Amino acid sequence: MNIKEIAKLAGVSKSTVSRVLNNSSLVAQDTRKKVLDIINESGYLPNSIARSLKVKKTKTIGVIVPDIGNPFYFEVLRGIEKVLDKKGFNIMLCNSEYDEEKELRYAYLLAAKKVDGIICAPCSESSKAVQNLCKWGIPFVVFDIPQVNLATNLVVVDHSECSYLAAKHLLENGHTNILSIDVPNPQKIESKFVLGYLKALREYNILPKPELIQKASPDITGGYSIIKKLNNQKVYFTGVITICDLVAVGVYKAAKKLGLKIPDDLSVVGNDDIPLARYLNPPLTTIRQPKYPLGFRSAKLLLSQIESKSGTEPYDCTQGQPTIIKLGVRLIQRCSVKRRN
Amino acid sequence: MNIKEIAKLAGVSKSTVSRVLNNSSLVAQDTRKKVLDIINESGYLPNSIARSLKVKKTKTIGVIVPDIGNPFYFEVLRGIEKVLDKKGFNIMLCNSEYDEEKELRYAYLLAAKKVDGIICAPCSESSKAVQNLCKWGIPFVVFDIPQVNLATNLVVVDHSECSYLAAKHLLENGHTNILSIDVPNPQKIESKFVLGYLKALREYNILPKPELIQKASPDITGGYSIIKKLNNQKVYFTGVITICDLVAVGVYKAAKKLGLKIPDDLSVVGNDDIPLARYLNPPLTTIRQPKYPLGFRSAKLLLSQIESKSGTEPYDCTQGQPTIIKLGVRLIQRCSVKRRN
DNA sequence: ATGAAAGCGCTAACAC
DNA sequence: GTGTTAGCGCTTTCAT
Repeated sequence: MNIKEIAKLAGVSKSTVSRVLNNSSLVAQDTRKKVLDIINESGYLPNSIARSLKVKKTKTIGVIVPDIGNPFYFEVLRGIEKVLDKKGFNIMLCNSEYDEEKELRYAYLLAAKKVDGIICAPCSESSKAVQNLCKWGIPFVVFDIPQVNLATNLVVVDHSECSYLAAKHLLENGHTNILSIDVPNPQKIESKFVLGYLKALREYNILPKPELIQKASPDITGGYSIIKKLNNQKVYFTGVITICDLVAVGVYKAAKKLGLKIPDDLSVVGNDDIPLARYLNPPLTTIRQPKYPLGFRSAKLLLSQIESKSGTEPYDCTQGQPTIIKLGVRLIQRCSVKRRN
Repeated sequence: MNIKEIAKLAGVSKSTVSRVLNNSSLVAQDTRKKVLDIINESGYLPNSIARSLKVKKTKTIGVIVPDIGNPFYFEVLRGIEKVLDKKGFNIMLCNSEYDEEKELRYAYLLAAKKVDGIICAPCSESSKAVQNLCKWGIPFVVFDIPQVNLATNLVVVDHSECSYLAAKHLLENGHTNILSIDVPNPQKIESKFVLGYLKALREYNILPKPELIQKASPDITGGYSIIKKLNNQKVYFTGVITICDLVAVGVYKAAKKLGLKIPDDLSVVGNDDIPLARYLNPPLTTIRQPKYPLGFRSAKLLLSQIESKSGTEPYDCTQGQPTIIKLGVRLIQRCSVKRRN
């Protein structure tokens, strides 16, 4: 069943049917009714594919995240969904699993499917995928991970501020041997996260120890295994800051296994404030990320970009100043940090 | 940049370019190379929209769930993604928010976008959305919520078994006043969840009390407010079983607020076994749902359905026996249930 | 092994 | 107000 058959049944032309489908005012009341009746009783479904081919708009947005299993991205996704749904956009969700190859493949797929735009949290600071999005001229915004050597529309928090706040809180509570657990990153440069950590140490005149600057995969397993490893190596620390709450959960798990009590034997501050953080045992002290706003603002930004795009031209991401939205974070004190003397 | 321009640059016809794009063997080695070179240096992106219009396949699957914020659906989604990604399908994710209207609207949107199939966890047992999918002849499988009066391909667990197992565990531990928290459902009939609960009570010769059969929205807030309400009404119970772990978290929250200790003052058993259940305080005793398999099997089932579909015909869901896959559940004992004397 | 041409279902000038 | 027509970018017979 297509527009042509409907036209025949209604005794009008394709254009007329198309007009009523698109709520054009250029159609008489009774013709409209006649056509609408036919459409309803025939169970006709417009073919958006054909429409998209013609109008060069798909009303769908691609979203690429490293791990939908992480509540952090969940919350972001909710923010994205909120604004997109209201505007009639669908989301094509892609899970890169922190795999650059997969990320790139998805970017390609989405581009080929002619999504109207892409929201991406890249796995790395110089993502091949976002470089290509730029090249292909498709509107996009990146969130969470700023790209080096590439000025893009961006919505982020300052990761160094997170670790700074977290480390400072521990320092204020008398901890001097603080473990920092970051994600592995392929870049040579120091990550923002350890930069903030270092800054806090400096303010307290504490020399950083290399063995306390660690990296782990950003999930429960990552946190678990790093603590186990360090315990085997007899590395000493009384506090730990983690790149995300999931890693903190892994730390909890390891602590339990090792017979370490939190916060008595080990203080930990997370990063994210996932919904379940407050229900952990003990409730997790953490840095609250504006997760929902991250998604919400990203989507808004993308939409404005799409709307301002001149007709059918590819989007030129190198022209004009990119918009950078930086969102604030704050410390949420719960029960996983204990004062030391 | 399109196939026509590539053809011109390479000095061949559109058909030839199309052939190399589709890895047809009917093209000479050197022509292929020549075309490939042009494609690479021009940064040409095939237009899947146009292709889809022609071949009537989009290589995308729609997924409709009531709440992506619930880790249960997350895990299911991971299972779905696993099999779909391997086959080169994209996922269009839709969040119905337990709203029948929205569910229906999404079904329509997905159908119009000509997704190759749909996986849906309907909000209700007689979803207008799935009835329409049937009518529209698009391949789909429903999971988690069986439809009354409509034989569909299905992958589920037996909800009555969940509540039965949960209630029985409480009964075995000496509890006789057990609260059941189900989701609200518009149907007149008793839900599966309370059926299993009732069955367990019957085996222990305990008469059900209407005030202990409650419904709440399937999230933290739902669990929280129902406990608060019942507390105000001085309803007495020592154990509670919940339709999902998130509700159990809400129960935890209310208990804390009310000064009730779990499990000393109140025993609770959840349902789902979300990843964080074991990290709650106290670790939650719950019924483990095969979440990942639920998604995995649903996707597999859908794919086989799509593959068996005869050419371009719409899918007739009324012909032949629908496949029903029933997955097992089991009790995971942790620390939220205490023996009573 | 390659090209010409028809057509997928729709929209949007343009004519009337 | 309505119809005619020419594509959108691709695949796929059917010739050659």
